[in-house]
Amino acid sequence: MEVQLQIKMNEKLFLRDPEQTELGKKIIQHSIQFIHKIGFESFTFKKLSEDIGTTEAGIYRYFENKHRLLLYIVDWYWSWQEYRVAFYTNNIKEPAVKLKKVIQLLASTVVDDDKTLHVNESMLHQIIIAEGSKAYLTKNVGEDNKEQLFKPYKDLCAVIAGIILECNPKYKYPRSLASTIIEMAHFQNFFMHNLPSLTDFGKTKDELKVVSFLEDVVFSSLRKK
Amino acid sequence: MEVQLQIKMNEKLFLRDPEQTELGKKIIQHSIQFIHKIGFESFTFKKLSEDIGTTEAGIYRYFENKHRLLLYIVDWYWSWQEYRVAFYTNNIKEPAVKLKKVIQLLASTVVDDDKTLHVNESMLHQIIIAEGSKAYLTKNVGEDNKEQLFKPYKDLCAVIAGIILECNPKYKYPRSLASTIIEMAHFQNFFMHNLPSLTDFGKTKDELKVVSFLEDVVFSSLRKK
DNA sequence: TTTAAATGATAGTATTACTATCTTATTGGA
DNA sequence: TCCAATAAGATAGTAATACTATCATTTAAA
Repeated sequence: MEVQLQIKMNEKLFLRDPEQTELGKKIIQHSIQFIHKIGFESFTFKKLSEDIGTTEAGIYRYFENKHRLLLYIVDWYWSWQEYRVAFYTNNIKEPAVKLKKVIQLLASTVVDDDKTLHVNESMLHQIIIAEGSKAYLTKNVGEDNKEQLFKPYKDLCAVIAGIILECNPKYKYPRSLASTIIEMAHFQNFFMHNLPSLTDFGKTKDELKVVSFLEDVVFSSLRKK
Repeated sequence: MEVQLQIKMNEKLFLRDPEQTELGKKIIQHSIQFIHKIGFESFTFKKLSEDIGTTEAGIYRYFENKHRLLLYIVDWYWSWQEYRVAFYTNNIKEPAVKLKKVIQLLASTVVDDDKTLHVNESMLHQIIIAEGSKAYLTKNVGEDNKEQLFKPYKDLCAVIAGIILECNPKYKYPRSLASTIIEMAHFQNFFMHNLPSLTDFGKTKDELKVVSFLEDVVFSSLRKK
């Protein structure tokens, strides 16, 4: 069986839908590689166009500016993670087991599953760790939020908050705990690799320890008192 | 009694010490106001120089580029927070009470205490919430870290990890929990104001609830099992 | 087969992120 | 007090960035 995953993106993210054309797909593919390589600050449409073999104007026909392109990539990532959460927690009865699965999905390195051929999921995961927060840490959050540009993140957060409440219906902070899991799954990974003394995993650099830490925090909080 | 707080900054942060001159102090003061107003992305040395009434070249004599200036401001903030932690937890015997104080210091809005006249601490607090992570979320983290540019953050994290261990010497993740407290004290505040559905405090926008959430997470984790 | 849509090629502009140089204040020490 | 640093001001210049505009050419749908 050959399944192809298609994620429907918010149309406000782009000027021309990159999924619909070869050039569009190339833009996404090469952006991910290029941002991963040089970082979002150094990344420009000029450099990207040279990398792809098109022109700057060509890229501008798809995306207003590089921040919108980042938002596109980030949104794609969170939609994809929500899909993964739905897929891998499906049919699990025990909410605590579901929640463990969620933590594992968010905090461990992704193995590229080839369901979406033009996206390298593992590289994408690393980009989101390092650049993801820049999507919302801007003076434009309010406006962007009105255009629903953070919906995939918020949806994922809501799904996780739901599982948290299944574990303990009386827990008072399901959404904040959910966003804490999401953010820390990424930040602890970033710290572990780049500022190791901010974590307890600097020696081994073992992602499974981030998972253990998060499980410990989460299930201590959810234990009925 | 009049006390003036002076923080010794890493000399690699600047080309000329801004604490030593009027212009230098103006640069810091106006940077904080200006970044707060227009955001770090739109902030340029040109605009800053016009705001101050000096020239672009004048700013470049103090700071290599705007990222170094951000690092200067961020480092100052974390050093100042470490000082506050030391000051306000001094003489507290009970480690749990100390830790509560720490959470409160990090997660509540700062009241400008006028100990440092050229820094508006409340505005600074808000800048660090929105822009602080950008100090390390760069391709240059490794290099910057070698130059000790994240020392104040790491020192504060170590202090908090120490208090965590006082609360429960067997706790396995003191550093990760400390960096989680620090990051979430800021992120939950940012989310509450800008992406409220990622938190449980969107309705009231009450910072004390962030404090309660963090206390709940932290003390659940530290309870001996 | 025609025609609209997408792409390529090229040019141009305002702003950013610097570096360089020269002159004028200021200040602190012999 | 005067000399010599040192800091600041004024101005100029450059390469890169972040776009917008135009026109020709290719491609694909009706």
